Amino acid sequence: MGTKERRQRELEDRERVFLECARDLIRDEGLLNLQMSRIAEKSEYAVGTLYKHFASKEDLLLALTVVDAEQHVDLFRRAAQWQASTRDRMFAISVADMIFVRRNPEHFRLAQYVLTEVVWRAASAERREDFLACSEPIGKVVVGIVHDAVAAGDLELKGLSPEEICTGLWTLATGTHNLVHAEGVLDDFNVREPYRLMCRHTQVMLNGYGWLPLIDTGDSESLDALIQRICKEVFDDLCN
Amino acid sequence: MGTKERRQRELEDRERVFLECARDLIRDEGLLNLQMSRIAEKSEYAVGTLYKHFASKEDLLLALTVVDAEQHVDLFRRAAQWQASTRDRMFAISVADMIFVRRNPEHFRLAQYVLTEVVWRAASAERREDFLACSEPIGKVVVGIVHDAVAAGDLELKGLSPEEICTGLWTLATGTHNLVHAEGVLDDFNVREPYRLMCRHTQVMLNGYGWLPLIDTGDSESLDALIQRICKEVFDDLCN
DNA sequence: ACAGTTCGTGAATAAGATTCACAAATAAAT
DNA sequence: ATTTATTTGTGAATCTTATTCACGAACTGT
Repeated sequence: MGTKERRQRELEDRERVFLECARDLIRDEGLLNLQMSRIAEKSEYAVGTLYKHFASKEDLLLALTVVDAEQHVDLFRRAAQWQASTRDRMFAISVADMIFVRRNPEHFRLAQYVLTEVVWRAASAERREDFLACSEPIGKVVVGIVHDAVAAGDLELKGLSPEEICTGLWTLATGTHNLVHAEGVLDDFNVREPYRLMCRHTQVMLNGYGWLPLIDTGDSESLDALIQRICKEVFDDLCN
Repeated sequence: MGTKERRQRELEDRERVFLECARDLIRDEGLLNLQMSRIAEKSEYAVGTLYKHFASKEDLLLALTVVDAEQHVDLFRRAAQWQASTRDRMFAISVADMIFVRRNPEHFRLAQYVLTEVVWRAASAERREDFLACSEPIGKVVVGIVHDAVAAGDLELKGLSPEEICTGLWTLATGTHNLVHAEGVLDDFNVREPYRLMCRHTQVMLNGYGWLPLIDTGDSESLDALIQRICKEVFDDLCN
């Protein structure tokens, strides 16, 4: 009797509907104006039903973030599995991030809010674990590349752990996402293409680590060529 | 007739009282549980009076951030004015950040929340300008060091603007603050002293830029010695 | 002492998130 | 097929807080 399974499936479908409606509302009216009652209205369910799925508004927002994170992990996996030098594979992670942002321009705005203490604490413990669990592979994948690099002799750890090396690149990315969403800040600084700049900084950092083969960080044509190549070879279906 | 001036002063004093009470409440009960009525109660004024000073709760939080930011700028200025090589001065900025965090452990948790679209938009336009105005010198000071470095022949821009170079170091700092406040993330990564790690990454990045004199990023004793020296020579009154 | 003005107050209002008693739908038992 | 039990969905009512604003108190200048 598959009736239980069907119920389960219907439940998941409905959850997806709720999340999509929420996403649409955020896109159209802003995170600031998101109301639980409007989500219920738009999805044609009662408010109570919405609360059967999400412990609180914040819980729903975190759930939304989890959906994105799954896609994010997927892009990182592809970058890591690319057949190329360890340095290029690590760089491909930055490109993956850039592509992810292009496809989910609102993600980090949401994530920034959701990872705030206030919101994070207001989500359910279960959902928080979901998030951590689905983000974990991101770290794993990137640390894996560092290990490969050490094994291949492309990189010396110099007293740092692979995780610590990753942290440097990670903060570069996180920081960029932050600044991009901080009103007016980057404009004042005349930064036109923040993610391209992030890529350049990633290369600077990789050089700083002594990650072989070293490149000329001033050669922006090669940089663009490499980005293009990664788009073609790794993310062909995702680049226009 | 200094009566107008006295009023003005009393007003400012009261504002300071409100902000201090708010800070205490946040420290003791968490940002999540901060209530305007509690701030009024604690400061022994009426809620209405509180609203004479702050357009909204978010506005008050931003005001709190502004107070911190003033201190932050001050530390950066001291780092920039230090009589040392351009590279060491730039590195001293990271140390300034580290010291700032030690003295204001809650600042970036608050800032992270406040700079969120939702909260930022809910603060008054005036306060937002205050914030931008008082943060501006931070950028100025750091860009100044880059200019000095170029003038001194310690650094080649290689097609980047001084602002863009600063952005790299800035994202490193911002990203670090973020990760520090993201629950559980750094623990899983086994990062014990995130700000010391940030310093190491700053040095890696400076090497990556080719900022002279290059150093051996693996030599953590020299790193600690330099940090100590900066504490002594620049921030003597602030380091225990 | 008096009229005019500014300031502080906190009860009243408003906006929304969240709950929960009940109704409808479904499943199980006879 | 009918009855009983269980699960699910509902939305009006509740609760929590931020925010307002009509009023009286305090102050200013005459």
